[in-house]
Amino acid sequence: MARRAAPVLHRDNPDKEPLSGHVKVTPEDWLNVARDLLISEGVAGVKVLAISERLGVSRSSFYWYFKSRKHLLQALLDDWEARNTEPVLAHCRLPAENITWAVCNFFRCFVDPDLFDASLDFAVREWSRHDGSVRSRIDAADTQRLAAVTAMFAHHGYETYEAEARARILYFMQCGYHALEVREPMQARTARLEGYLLGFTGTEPDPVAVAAARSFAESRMPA
Amino acid sequence: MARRAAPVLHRDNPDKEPLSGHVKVTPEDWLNVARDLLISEGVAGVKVLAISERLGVSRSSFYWYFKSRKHLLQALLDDWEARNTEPVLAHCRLPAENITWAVCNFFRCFVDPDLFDASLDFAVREWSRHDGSVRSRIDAADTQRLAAVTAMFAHHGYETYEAEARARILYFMQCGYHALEVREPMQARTARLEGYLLGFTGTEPDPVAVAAARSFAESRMPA
DNA sequence: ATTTCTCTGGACAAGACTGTCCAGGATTGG
DNA sequence: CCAATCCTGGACAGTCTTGTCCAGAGAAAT
Repeated sequence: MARRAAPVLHRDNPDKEPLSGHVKVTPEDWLNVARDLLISEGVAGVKVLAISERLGVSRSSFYWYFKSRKHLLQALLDDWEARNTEPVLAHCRLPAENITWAVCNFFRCFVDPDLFDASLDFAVREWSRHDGSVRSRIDAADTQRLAAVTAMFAHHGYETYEAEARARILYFMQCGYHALEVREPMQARTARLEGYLLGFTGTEPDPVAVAAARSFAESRMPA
Repeated sequence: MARRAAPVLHRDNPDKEPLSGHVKVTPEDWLNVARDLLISEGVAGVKVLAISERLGVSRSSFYWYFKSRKHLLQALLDDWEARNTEPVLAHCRLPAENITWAVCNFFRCFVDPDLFDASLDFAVREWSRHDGSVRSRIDAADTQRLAAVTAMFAHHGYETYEAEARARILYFMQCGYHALEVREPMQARTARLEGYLLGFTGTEPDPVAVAAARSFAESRMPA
C-alpha cells in the first residue's frame, strides 16, 4: 500500500480526469493536503482556504465534502490512528527467537517511514496538548503501544515490573529521539550514531544495532 | 528565586497598588501571562486580547510595553532560554564522585520544576516546528545540552564514541518521558514506575533511583 | 436530447485578531 | 498648585477566517 502519497491534483492527473475547465477533487485529496498541513504547520495551519489553494479549487466547494472544518479534523484523526498505531502493535507481536531480535523489530518499526510516520505522530501529539478529545485518543494510543511493548518483554521472560519499566524506557527513548531528530542539522551530525543504535539496511538488521539491542535487553535492572 | 510565579494582577495585589480605578501592570505581567498561554495553548494562543483580558486591562495598552506581538514572542524566547538551558548545563558540570551520581544529578535536574520547566520546554519545541528562527535557537539549546551530558560521561572515563551514544540515549529518554508524561491519566497509572526511575524526595536521591542510574551507567555497550 | 444529479465558483455575512490614533485620567516632580 | 509624564480606554481600519447561499457548469442517466 502506498502511504504518505503526495496530494493529487486532478488537473495534473490526466489519467483520471480529462483536464477540462472544471477541476474535480476527491475527499481523499482534501484529506491528504490537510495531513500535510497538519504536519508542516500544526493544526492551526489546517485552514480551508489554504487547502483549497493548494488543490487549485474554490474554497466553498470544501463544504460539499465535509460538513465543517471540525469534521475534517475528525477524519484526520481517524486517518492517523489507522496509519500509525496498528503497525506498531503488529510489529511488537512479531515472532522473534529472543528479546534482542524483538527489540530490533521494534526499532525497525519506528524507523521505517512505511510503518510509522513519526512526523504525523508528533503533529497529532502536539495537537493533543491543546485539545481534550485529541488528548484522550493519543493517550489511548500510547497506552496500547506501551502495553504491546510490555507484552513483548513479558513474553520473553521478564517479570511484569521489569517488563513495564523496560517498555517505558524503550518507548520514551524512541519518542525523544523523534522529538529531536526531525531537525536537519543534528541529523547530519549524528548519522554515525544513528547507525550505531538504529541503523538498518535492507531486511536484515545491522549487526551493530543488534549488539545495541542486546546491550539494552540484557542489562541488569536493580532489585 | 521564585520561578513560574503566577501572573500578578495588580488589582488583586493591594500591597503594590491602592486598588484605584486605574489598573496598572508591568511588562513582566504581560510576559508571565504570555508564557502561561504559550504552555497551555501553544504559540497560536498567545493573543494580545487573551492576555489583556486575563490581566483585566485594555488590549491597546499592550502596545505601550511591546512594540508588537512579534516583540513579545521574542521576549518569550529569551525568557525560556534563560530559564531552561542554563540549569541543565550547570547540573551536568556538578561534581560527582562517580558516573552513577552524575546521572542522578541529571535525572534530578529534569524532574525538579524549579530547575527545568518541562512544559515550557515542550511548548517552545512545538513552536519551533513551525518557525525557522525558533528552530535554530532550540537546536542550539539541544546541542549545548547534549554536549554537556557527553562531557559528563567523558569526564568519568567513557570514550568519546560511547559517551556521545550514552548522552543521546539519556537525553532522548528524558525528552520522550516528558513528551508523554505531561498527561494526567498515564501519570497516575505509572506513579510507581516514576518512583522507580526518577523518584527523588528531598535533597537526597532515592536509593532506587540511584540503583536505576547505576544500572544505566554501568551496563556494557557493544564493541 | 433532455433531465437529473454532482460539484464548483463568487458573493455575502459574521467574528476574531492586529495595529493605530488620540483624548484624558493618574501620578510624580517642581 | 501646576505641569510634565506615564499609562489606559475606546474607536477605528484592515486582514484573515469560517460558514451560507445560490446560480450554473459538466457529467451521467434516461
